[in-house]
Amino acid sequence: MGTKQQITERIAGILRESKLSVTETRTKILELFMKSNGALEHSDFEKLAGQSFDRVTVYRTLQTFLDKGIIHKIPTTDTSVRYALCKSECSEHHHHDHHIHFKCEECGNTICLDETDVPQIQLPKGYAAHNVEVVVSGVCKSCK
Amino acid sequence: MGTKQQITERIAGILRESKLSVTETRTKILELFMKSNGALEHSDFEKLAGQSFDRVTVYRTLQTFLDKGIIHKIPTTDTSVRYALCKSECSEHHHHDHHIHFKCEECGNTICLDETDVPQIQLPKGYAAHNVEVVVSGVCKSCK
DNA sequence: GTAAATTTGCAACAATGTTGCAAAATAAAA
DNA sequence: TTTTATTTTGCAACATTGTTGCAAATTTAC
Ligand SMILES: [Mn+2]
Ligand SMILES: [Mn+2]
Ligand SMILES: [Zn+2]
Ligand SMILES: [Zn+2]
Repeated sequence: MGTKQQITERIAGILRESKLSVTETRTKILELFMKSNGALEHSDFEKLAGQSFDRVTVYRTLQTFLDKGIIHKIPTTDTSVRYALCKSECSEHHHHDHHIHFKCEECGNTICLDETDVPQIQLPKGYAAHNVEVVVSGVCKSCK
Repeated sequence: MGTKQQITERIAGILRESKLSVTETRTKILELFMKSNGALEHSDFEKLAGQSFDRVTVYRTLQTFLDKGIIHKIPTTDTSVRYALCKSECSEHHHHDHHIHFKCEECGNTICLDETDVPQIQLPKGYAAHNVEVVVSGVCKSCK
């Protein structure tokens, strides 16, 4: 992990690489992602960071991070959207998160299983696949 | 398909099997599912059926259909939720929709690929899988 | 048919998401 | 460092989406 200072430096580096101004809100939000061991949804930021930043700013920050390939979305069957940090291979123009996601029914946590490859899907004739999203639900290691 | 009359009868049958009153709204909503060749989201009902039923009633009807195993949800990365008819094996207590979903980037349609099995996923040690959701996006047969 | 049970529609509200714009913060230039 | 240009933020105002209670209407059971 590193010291608080080192983390802040690393975050600033990520932002600069994406040609984004290094602001307090962006730094805090990235920090939350790094501290969290799972995906975060919009309401988590208000909870985790208290009322320290504006709702609108959070929306805009998440959208910016998505655009720049810093975070990715994880599909859900409720109306929420979950976000998680991308690996470094993602960029403004291409996401390369070829991993699956796991949602624990006990603790509610959603995590990226970076080591687990997305399976090949044999689609019916006539269909072209661009992207495959896999979300497995069940019981996680910690809750077992 | 059958005549309008036959469809209405079939729908009434589905409702009675689930011990639900046969009402106009429920019948219309099931009709929309049957006519549609893809998944529907909440706003579709208001569009497709005009202003013929109340928003609250639609929410409650969809929730009831979910509870009874008449429809299932399909995960998305936006805040919408899509719904599609279950096959007859689903019941109040168990959904058995072991198929994947396809979302076309051209026409926006989401369909159930009933013939395509959900792949086996090899999870890391310690994780127990209860359910696997697969959503493939790309270009569908019609849009190719 | 009537009575009982269920469903609906409305109002009122809560939660979530979007837009425009002036003030503040950050980055670039001098 | 100071000034200027650019970007970001916070707020207000609004739009959309989802929830709850309850009386009226509909459906089912008798
Ligand atoms: Mn991920
Ligand atoms: Mn389906
Ligand atoms: Zn867990
Ligand atoms: Zn298509």
